[in-house]
Formats: sequence, C-alpha cells, structure tokens
Amino acid sequence: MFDQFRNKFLLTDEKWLEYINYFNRIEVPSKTTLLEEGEVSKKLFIIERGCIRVWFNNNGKDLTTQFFFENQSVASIESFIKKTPSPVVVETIEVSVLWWIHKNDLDKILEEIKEIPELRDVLINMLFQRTFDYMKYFVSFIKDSPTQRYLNLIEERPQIIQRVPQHYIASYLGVTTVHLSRIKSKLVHKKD
Amino acid sequence: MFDQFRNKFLLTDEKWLEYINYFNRIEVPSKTTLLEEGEVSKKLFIIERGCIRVWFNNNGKDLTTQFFFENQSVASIESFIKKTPSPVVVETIEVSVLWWIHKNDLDKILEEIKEIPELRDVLINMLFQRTFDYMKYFVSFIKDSPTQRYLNLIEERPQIIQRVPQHYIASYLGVTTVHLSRIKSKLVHKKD
DNA sequence: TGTATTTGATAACAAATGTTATCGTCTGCC
DNA sequence: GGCAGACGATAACATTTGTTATCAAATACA
Repeated sequence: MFDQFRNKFLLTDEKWLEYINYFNRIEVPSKTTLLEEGEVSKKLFIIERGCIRVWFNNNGKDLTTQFFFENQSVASIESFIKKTPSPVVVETIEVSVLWWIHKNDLDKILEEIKEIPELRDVLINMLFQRTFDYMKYFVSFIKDSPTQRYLNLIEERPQIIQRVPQHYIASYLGVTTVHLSRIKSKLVHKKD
Repeated sequence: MFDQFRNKFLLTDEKWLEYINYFNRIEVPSKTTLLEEGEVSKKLFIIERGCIRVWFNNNGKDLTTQFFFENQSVASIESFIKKTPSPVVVETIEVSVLWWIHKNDLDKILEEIKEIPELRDVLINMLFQRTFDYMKYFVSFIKDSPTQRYLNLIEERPQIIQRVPQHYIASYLGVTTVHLSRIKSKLVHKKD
C-alpha cells in the first residue's frame, strides 16, 4: 500500500516503519460518511480500494467537487489544516478499503520531514501542484460548455465515467441529471 | 512601497536593502500588455498604483480570471514557476505604476529565505492560502448564479465594481455584457 | 426469486442566458 | 468644440439548461 510513497521519501527504514505504524486500516460499505458537514477534519484518508466523493449541500442539491480513487489521499484540506468546520461532506461511493492517520500524528511526521531540504521541496511542489490543479478545474468550468466538460472527463478521467453513477457525474459537471442524459444522447446521435 | 512586506520578513537592514534593489520601477499606460499568451513569465510585478487583469482568449472571447490592485503581486504563476508558456495574458486596465523583479533574482531571495524556519512557514502558508482562495472562486462559480456572483462582488470586492469597466466584469462573471446589463437592471427594479 | 430502490432516458414546458442589432452617452484627444 | 471610439442599455429572437413528471431497466437485498 505505501510502497508508492517509499521512493519519494528517502528515509531510514526505522523512520519509515515508525511512520507507517501511525496508519489504521478500515473497511467500509458504500455511502459511508467519512466526514460530515460542519465537522472539523482530523483524519487524512488514503484509498487502498474503492472510491470517494467530496460534495456539499447547496439549497438541497448535491454539488460534487472531487472524486478520489485508489492510492489517492483525501481530506477536507482547508478544514484539516486550519481546524475549521468543513463545508463539505466526504463519502464513499463504493465499498472501500481505507487507511487513515490522525492529524496529530501527521503533524509530527511533517515537522520532522520539513527539516530535510529535499523533502521540504517535495512538499512545497505538491502544494503548488495542488494549486495548479484547482486553477485547471476553475478555468475549465468557466471556459467549457457542459458537453465539452463531459468530453474532457471521458478523455482525461475515464475512471470517473466508468465507476461513478451518472447523477454524481452530473453534479460534478454542474448540470442536472436530465441535462446530462440529453448531452449523452446528442453525442451518440452526432456519431451517426 | 515595500513597507507592507517589511513587517512580515524579519531580516537585517542590509539584506532588506539588497532585496529591494532587485526591483525596477516602471510607469505604463492603460491596456499595456505585461505578459503575452504563450510567453514564459519571467517577471513578477507589484502594483504601486493602478489595476491589472489576467485573462485568456477562448474562441475569440475574453475570459477574465483575476483582477489586481494596489500592493498586490501579479504573475502568471504557473508559467512563472514552471517556466512553461503562459496560457493567460496579463494587462493593465488603468495607467499604472509598477515594480518588477526578474525570476532569477527572486529565486535567489527565496533560496535564502527558505533557510529561515519562520519565513519558510510564512511562505508555505501563503501557498496554502492561495489554494484556498482558488477553491473559493471555484466553489462560488459552480454554486452561485451570475446574479449572486455579482452581488458577492459588490459585497466582497467593491473595488472591482467601482474601478473596472463593465464588460471586463461580465467576462469575469462568465456572462455576456448584455446579460450583465439585464442583471443590473433587474436588481434596480427589485429595489422599488 | 420477487420486490423495493436506484439509476437513467425522455417528453413538455419554463426559465436563464446568448446573439445580433440599434441607439445613446461618455470620454479621450486633436 | 467636435469627432471617433469605447462603453453601456435595451429589444427581439435563438439556444441552452432547469423543472416536473413518467416510464423502463438495472440492482440490491430480504
């Protein structure tokens, strides 16, 4: 599970084992709420198997902002870092196997890691990359039509199309399920 | 001009003066292009007086992503950091007085600053805050109607309403100038 | 296996937003 | 002072997207 990180962080074996020991493994059914709206996020999750979505309630309607799959880490980042109530809900879509670490333990690790220049730069670069990803989402939203955004998803994130129920995809694209159906229907007809 | 930063960065006077010396002052008319589309960003600008917008060309239409005013720093961040061609244009709106620093010089400063733990944390926090700001823009875009976004602007960024020509605001809100006129018109009528 | 629930498609109508065109006002500039 | 270009309002019509309702298919699960 953690081998993917092993290469990035050049640590001693002891340290590595100590860090891994902070993580806890859980298995949860689909539609399990991992973080509720208004709750302060104290756990960071890593997905071994399964699929998670992050959404918030807007006038009674779901609005999905992110999907996560295997090997990705998930939290309500702003809530996690600033200890503020989370505006979003974190919830499994499929039956999932997760590893989580408590914020206190992660903070310890990060304090130690920050003293190592190479790791510090890795961290900073990760932060920048996260910012760039958000910019990309943002630009795509104001730039592209829902149809184009759907085509982008097919191209860039086929996992979402394949594994996520369509009404969540609609909520991610910012349209109704009815309209997403229309979009798909038109695309099929154009192919004739 | 630079006193606003003086407090944040606890440096010796020598260092401070050395750093300030890297900056160059320029005065430019409105509609001056500071960075063209496709160009690699090598200058970071700080605004002493005036107003800048960042936009990109989408099928012949302007799409404005950000406005900047006095005391803010401006660059096509991703292009600046990664040395990739900028997807956006950076352009003055008003007659402006700017200070700019070359990326090479800024990198030198940052390398030195990173060795000081307090300053390193200030930097990391600035990166996080930038991410959170983008999340906020993003969420507002998928959550709120154009009318609501316009009301948010009035509330949260009155400078934009007061100083920026309306067609740029429309392009920032993601609607046509015609529709923004309609929105304003409806708001006036509701007040009766 | 059978039934309830979830998921997705479609139709008919409503509301929001874009497109094109016209006109008036303002502003910078010679 | 007058003119050209920028800016903003409005109207008429087109297109996109939302709303509500209904039905069919897939799926979960007792």
